[in-house]
Amino acid sequence: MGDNTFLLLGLLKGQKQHGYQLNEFIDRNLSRFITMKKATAYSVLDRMLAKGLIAEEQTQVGNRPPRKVYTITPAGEAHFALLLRESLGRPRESEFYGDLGLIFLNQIAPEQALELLQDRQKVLSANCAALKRIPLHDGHLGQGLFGVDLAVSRQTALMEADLAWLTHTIEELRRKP
Amino acid sequence: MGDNTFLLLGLLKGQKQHGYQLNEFIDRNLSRFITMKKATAYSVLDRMLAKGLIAEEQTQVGNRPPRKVYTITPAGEAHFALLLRESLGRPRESEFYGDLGLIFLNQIAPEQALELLQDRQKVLSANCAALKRIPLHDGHLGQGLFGVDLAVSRQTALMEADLAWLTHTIEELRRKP
DNA sequence: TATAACATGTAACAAGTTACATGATTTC
DNA sequence: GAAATCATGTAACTTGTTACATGTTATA
Repeated sequence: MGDNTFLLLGLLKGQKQHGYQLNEFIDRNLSRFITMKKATAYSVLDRMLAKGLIAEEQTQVGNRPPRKVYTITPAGEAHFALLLRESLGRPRESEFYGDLGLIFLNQIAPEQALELLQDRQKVLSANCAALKRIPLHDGHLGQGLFGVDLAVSRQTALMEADLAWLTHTIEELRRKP
Repeated sequence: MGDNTFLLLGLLKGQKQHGYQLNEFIDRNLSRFITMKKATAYSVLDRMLAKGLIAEEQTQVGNRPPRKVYTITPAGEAHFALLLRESLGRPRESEFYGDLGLIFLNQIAPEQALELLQDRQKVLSANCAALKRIPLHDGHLGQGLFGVDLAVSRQTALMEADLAWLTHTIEELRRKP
């Protein structure tokens, strides 16, 4: 039970919702950050239901496809509280896999390596600029979107550091073979 | 075919090895960064073999358990080169899932949130210090370990930025409710 | 009347983990 | 003779993706 459970639990804690609604919300507000696919959300909801973290209530309007409206249960609340404490209380294990390319940098000709790192630098600085252009949610917290600003500010800080490191490293590599 | 394939391909590019040997090498030199389990390595090797990225050669010493020695094939070399260019040439998609806790920060009492973030700060700065204590491989590049220093320096930079951001954020949160 | 939006799902596949199983050899 | 090391694997499970299938209702 991982990130997706955490996310859905958090959204359902705000208010009961059906699957499509959750997917739409994520799509509209969080798709820049969250990569969960719609089919995944449905199956994660099934599993959460099986584990008693949420409860299901079928509703139908006219002849439309029925909706399954999910409510967080006390067990779900408890689990969410646990996940929240864990998530806030310590940093994530850092992702080294993204650095495999660096680990194998010596397997490629130095000039080509430099070129690639410069490509990376361009993309990274574009991404960084794009992040900074995201408007703040700040005021309207109806859906609990306030925290997104925090996450964006952290990501921005990390990207800037990455860019600075990369720029410095490229210079170093240019200096000595 | 993802990170583990990339890693094993890179190690096999250096020299042919059997599964146990690869696992030992990762355990001794890369376990701080790489989390792949031994059973995973074996099954990834099987898949790589099936895809023709590596070739297998059985050897046996006395009555010992037989070894399967793997060699990278031309197809494997090509695939490795591709992965390397992709990995170096652009930044990884950033990991927002680690920020889910922040996104839901408003779901917890402010004082408790602050306490948790301070715990996180402690762990993070300890991790950061630990990273800096890792000795450089620098000289002996027999196994292609040179790049590890690069990866460590990047991780250090990122962690420091994370710590700085966290420290700043805690201050901000303390100031205004 | 076409198509976008609504609403849910299944089947097949891919990747990884955990726990267990096997048996030889070296070292204490 | 016990324990560590050598060397490989399997079975069951978890999580997630892709591609496909189904049918309704509002809108242009």
